[in-house]
Amino acid sequence: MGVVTRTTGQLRQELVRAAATLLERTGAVEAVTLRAVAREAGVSAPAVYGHFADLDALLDAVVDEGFDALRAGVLAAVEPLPDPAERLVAGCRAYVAAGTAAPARYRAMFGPRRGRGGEAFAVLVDGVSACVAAGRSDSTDAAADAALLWTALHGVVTLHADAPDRPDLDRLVRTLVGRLALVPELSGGCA
Amino acid sequence: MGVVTRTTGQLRQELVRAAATLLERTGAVEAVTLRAVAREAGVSAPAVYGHFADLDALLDAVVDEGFDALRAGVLAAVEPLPDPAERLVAGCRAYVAAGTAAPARYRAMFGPRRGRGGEAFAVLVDGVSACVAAGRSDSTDAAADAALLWTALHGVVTLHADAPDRPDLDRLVRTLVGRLALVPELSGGCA
DNA sequence: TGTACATCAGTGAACGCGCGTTCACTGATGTAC
DNA sequence: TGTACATCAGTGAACGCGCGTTCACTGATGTAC
Repeated sequence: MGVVTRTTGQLRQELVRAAATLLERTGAVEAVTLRAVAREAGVSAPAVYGHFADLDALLDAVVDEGFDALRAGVLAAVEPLPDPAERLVAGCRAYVAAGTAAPARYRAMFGPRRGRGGEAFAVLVDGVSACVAAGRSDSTDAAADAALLWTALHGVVTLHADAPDRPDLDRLVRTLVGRLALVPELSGGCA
Repeated sequence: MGVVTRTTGQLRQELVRAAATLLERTGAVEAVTLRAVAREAGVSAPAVYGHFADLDALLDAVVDEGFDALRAGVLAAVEPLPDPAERLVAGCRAYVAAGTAAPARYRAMFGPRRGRGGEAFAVLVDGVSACVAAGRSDSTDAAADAALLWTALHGVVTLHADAPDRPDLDRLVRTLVGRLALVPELSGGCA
């Protein structure tokens, strides 16, 4: 139509949201089409080209927004907590929560089409290091143990996100943090 | 042509192999098309219907073959070893090896389109239980700790399979087994 | 051994469809006088 | 205030393409006599 009033940049944002919706609905980034996104946004297909070079650029925007949401979620969860061990657990839980909230987007973020995964890892290393500095973790290699933990968290999201029998993820994450970041008080026993 | 001699069932097997090849080449099950599989197998598209009801059935066969390979790989790695802790580590390494050998197929096996994932888990529970029985693991809940371990192994495969900087997975797996299945001798220190 | 025939796996042409992308266009908005 | 005009975001028609699936066919293989 061209009859609907829209402030500048509004359609762009709406297209990203539509693409994210479709991504979750189809479950795979490869199944999202430009025409379907336009349809979902209530706009003609060529209208997309006013805001994105092509479908790939639009999907990149979706992925990038995913990283923003992940970062924001973790920071918000960690921010009010003073205790480093609590911060680490809360951050990991937020990571998993962000991932499972949009599993297909998460997969697109960390699948073959890589993104800004390094950010998340750096935050995690800091979290483990803080625990070590406070004498709450027995880790002697914060980076290595953070890598273990990240790997396990990734497993939690990708294995349990679409599972019907979603187990108690908070408990799961707590134990993983305890055993992989070597925080005895969380490990649930360690002889 | 129809001029090439082929023993019964040979094309079927060739189609599954072609589909698996294309699956790894494209990286996602959604990007594999029936026509492309037929092309890869050197056969016309309708020839597929002689062996599979549709593309979905063909892809199911690929996934099923993946589960067979996974099972066989783990059993072969475990079979010659008597020590339960060694068996557990070797089995987990074989699991990761099978996954990273065909990452896209692995993703298809454990993605939204679920398969026979329970098998793998059952084998893992047995492995942990055997360690507990032999006094090699401190686990008080073999099923729960096997779940932790499986989740982490899944993370290893899906996070590191396509990564360019593939770290030392054998070492990684060893540590994960030690810390998650609570096998002290493998944990690399646990205060 | 030679001939007629049934079987059946695979072919090639054709169909309708949704895709990404292009193009000239339209019509609402904001500015200049 | 009213009129003419430039701007520009979005439209609808059209393109060529690869897709899944159907259909009547072909030609090699194996059997019966």
